[in-house]
Amino acid sequence: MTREKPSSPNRARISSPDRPGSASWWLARGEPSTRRRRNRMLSLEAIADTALRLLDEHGIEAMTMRRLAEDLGCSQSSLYRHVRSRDELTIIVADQAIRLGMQAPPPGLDWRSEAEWLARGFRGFLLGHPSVALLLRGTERLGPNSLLGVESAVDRFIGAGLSPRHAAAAAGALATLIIGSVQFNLYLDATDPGEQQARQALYERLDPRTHPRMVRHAADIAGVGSEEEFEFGLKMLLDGIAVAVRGTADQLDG
Amino acid sequence: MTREKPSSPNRARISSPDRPGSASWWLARGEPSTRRRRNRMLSLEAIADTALRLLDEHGIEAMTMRRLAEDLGCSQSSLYRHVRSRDELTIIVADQAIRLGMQAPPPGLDWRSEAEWLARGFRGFLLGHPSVALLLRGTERLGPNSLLGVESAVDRFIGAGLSPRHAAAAAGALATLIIGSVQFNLYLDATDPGEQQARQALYERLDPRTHPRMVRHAADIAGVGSEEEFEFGLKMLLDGIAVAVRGTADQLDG
DNA sequence: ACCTGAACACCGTTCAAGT
DNA sequence: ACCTGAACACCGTTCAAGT
Repeated sequence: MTREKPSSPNRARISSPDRPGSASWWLARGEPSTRRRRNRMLSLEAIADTALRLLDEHGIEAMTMRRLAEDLGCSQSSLYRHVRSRDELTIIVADQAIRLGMQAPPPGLDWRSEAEWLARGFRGFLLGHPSVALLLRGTERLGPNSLLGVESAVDRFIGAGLSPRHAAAAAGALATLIIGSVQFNLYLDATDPGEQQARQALYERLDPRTHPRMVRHAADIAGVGSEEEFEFGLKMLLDGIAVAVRGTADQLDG
Repeated sequence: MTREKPSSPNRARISSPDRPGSASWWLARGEPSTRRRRNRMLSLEAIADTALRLLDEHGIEAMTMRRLAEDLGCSQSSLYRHVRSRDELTIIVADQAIRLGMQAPPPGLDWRSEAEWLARGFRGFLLGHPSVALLLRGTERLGPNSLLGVESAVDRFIGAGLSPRHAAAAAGALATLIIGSVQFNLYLDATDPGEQQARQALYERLDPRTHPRMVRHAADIAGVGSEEEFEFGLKMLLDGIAVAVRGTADQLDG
């Protein structure tokens, strides 16, 4: 039995000191000298790059240790000299992907326009790389590339007038909305007209006594795709942050 | 090769008419007569119940067709008389779980208090059942129990003054925040003091030239746990919706 | 010292062969 | 007609045995 012990219920909540993705794990990874091996050619970077390519070209199902070894021309066991497990690799690949998805916004934008620009940009990247979106599970939040994003978001929100704690919370909530919005709509893109029609039919066939709104507004509600849902959520969230920003300003003025 | 074809890139975006979780799939499932078989004792309900129990007691890794068959006292192949694939079963179990996680709010609350009550209640349920949280991938959004939740949320938001489209978008954004907040923090609960300390150390060791905010506010930012992040995000989102509600009211007044 | 073939203990899914 | 044992084609991970 080398897989995860099925006898530990709710293990997701149990924190072991060096669980991949934890702060101590990222801390330990910090020193490249301890993990870089003077190898012939196989490197963690090469593994991560190949994994990302496999992921993009053939979907998340193709990112297996076997295919990875095959594409890299090494044995499966060799991979374990660079990563402790597939889970670890997943986190490293996710962090890499975040670097690719984050583009610097044009200069001169106010905090709100910049947040919108970054949010739409990252969402667009994930839509173009759906398998990457499936990889993001929160374990990459403390990775170097995520932290670059947090730094910039926190800086902007503090600049707008929020406290450091609120700025961090706002950055987290925004990231949750962006990534969640893509993930929870991956298999349900209502921009497909056939799917949208089927969705409307599904709503219309509901019991009008238990679902009066869905039945009456079936066409309206079926017409709300992931794009509209995301844009509305983004507007609501940023409107709320704007309220908080003004509240801070009022407090300072008062 | 009976698994998913690795040769179809980005297949998550390709919609086939009867992909599990799609509107047409849920539509087809609507008629119980076509799927209920006069079986000796094995039923879809029994399978889903057992799956949910396995999930809760032994984690998501334990929800395999083999263990399911073992616990139900049948062969693996028998399971395929009730579900077409493990994917299908996952969606059905997710829909079941949503029913369990949704509790009716106390009567007499205004739209905002009710939204907060429901959001905190569902988040609390997911925190108590982390493996269930991992199951939610959006494919269950069109299931009967999700639709009950959408009906009630849309009804309240329309009652507050939003258009049906906006109400549907608001419900979706809210669900995204709740589920995403739990999922993206499952492995990173900052309420563990050791983890929080390690997080602060991680921030303090960043390069102050590239991460001035993270270094300066390390303690503050490390102190923001998933609870605070969720509560702030919820407040921002509902503040934003409140702005939209007032905007609608102003329009009607003007 | 470094690498890996082969094995171990699992998967989801199918179907020929049973009753 | 209904059910299933056994097989197929995969997994991630380990380690004794090679060089």
